Amino acid sequence: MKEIMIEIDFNSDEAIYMQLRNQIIMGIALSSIQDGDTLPSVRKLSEQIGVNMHTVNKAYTVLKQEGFIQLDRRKGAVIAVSEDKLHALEDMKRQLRMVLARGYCKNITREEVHDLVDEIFREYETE
Amino acid sequence: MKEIMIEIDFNSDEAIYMQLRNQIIMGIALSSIQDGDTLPSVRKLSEQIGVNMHTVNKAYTVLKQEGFIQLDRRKGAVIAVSEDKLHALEDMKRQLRMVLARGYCKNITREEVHDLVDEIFREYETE
DNA sequence: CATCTGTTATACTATATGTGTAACAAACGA
DNA sequence: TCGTTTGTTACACATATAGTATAACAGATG
Repeated sequence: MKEIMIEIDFNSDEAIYMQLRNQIIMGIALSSIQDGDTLPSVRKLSEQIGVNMHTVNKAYTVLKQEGFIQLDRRKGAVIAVSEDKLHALEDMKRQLRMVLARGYCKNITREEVHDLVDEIFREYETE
Repeated sequence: MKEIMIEIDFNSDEAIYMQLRNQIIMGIALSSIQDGDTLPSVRKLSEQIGVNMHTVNKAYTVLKQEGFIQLDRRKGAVIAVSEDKLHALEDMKRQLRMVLARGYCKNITREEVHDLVDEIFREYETE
């Protein structure tokens, strides 16, 4: 049972179940959680971070719907990243289009974006 | 008075004022709206797209806060992109970190991200 | 002076978010 | 077999956000 580091900011404007979803995805990317690992049960995790059971359940449901985990009554929540790469690429392009538009208005160059991408990929790859 | 193309999806899970904000930013990036241009008044635009005045006002207020427009009682809403590039870079990195994490889990490579970035930049530059 | 601007205020509805409690069937462990 | 844990579902309730509706105000415009 790996201890999962979750930090909830209760003053954030971002919904708690969304913070949960994002931090778990970030955990997978940073390899602190790996394929086949199990997440804590909804009741355990809810107790650990001090929120309601339903809030954690909502995060898990979203993660399942987005293809990052599988829910099993026997084993609990298991990391299982589905490889629908085409869909993932479309998703990313849609999100990138908005992020880059904001930056382009502020005169951020193509090269600067590439540098940022490289920096972030190094965070995920060096482990 | 330039006609601004705004398409609101009332079935979207994204808030109307956020769709408005995003499409206006996209309009600036695609050069269909330029620095110094004026946006329609909150009442005009609200009537044009069939939403309440306050909803448009909220979008304009966010755009002002984020440094894309200035609000003037005389001239209305004027496109005026502030050049706080450092802040914009930090913002972009924070957003990219999440977008790329999702992609990295789905085995999207660094090179594929670079290609997407180039594609999108071409959309903004070729005009 | 009539009109348009952003701005502010109040009131109302609907939806989203989060909590609390409870129950269920399937599976597990002893 | 029996108690426990699992995800899952169902209500009920509180709060915050989003959106609408109507109204009024001061500053600027023509």
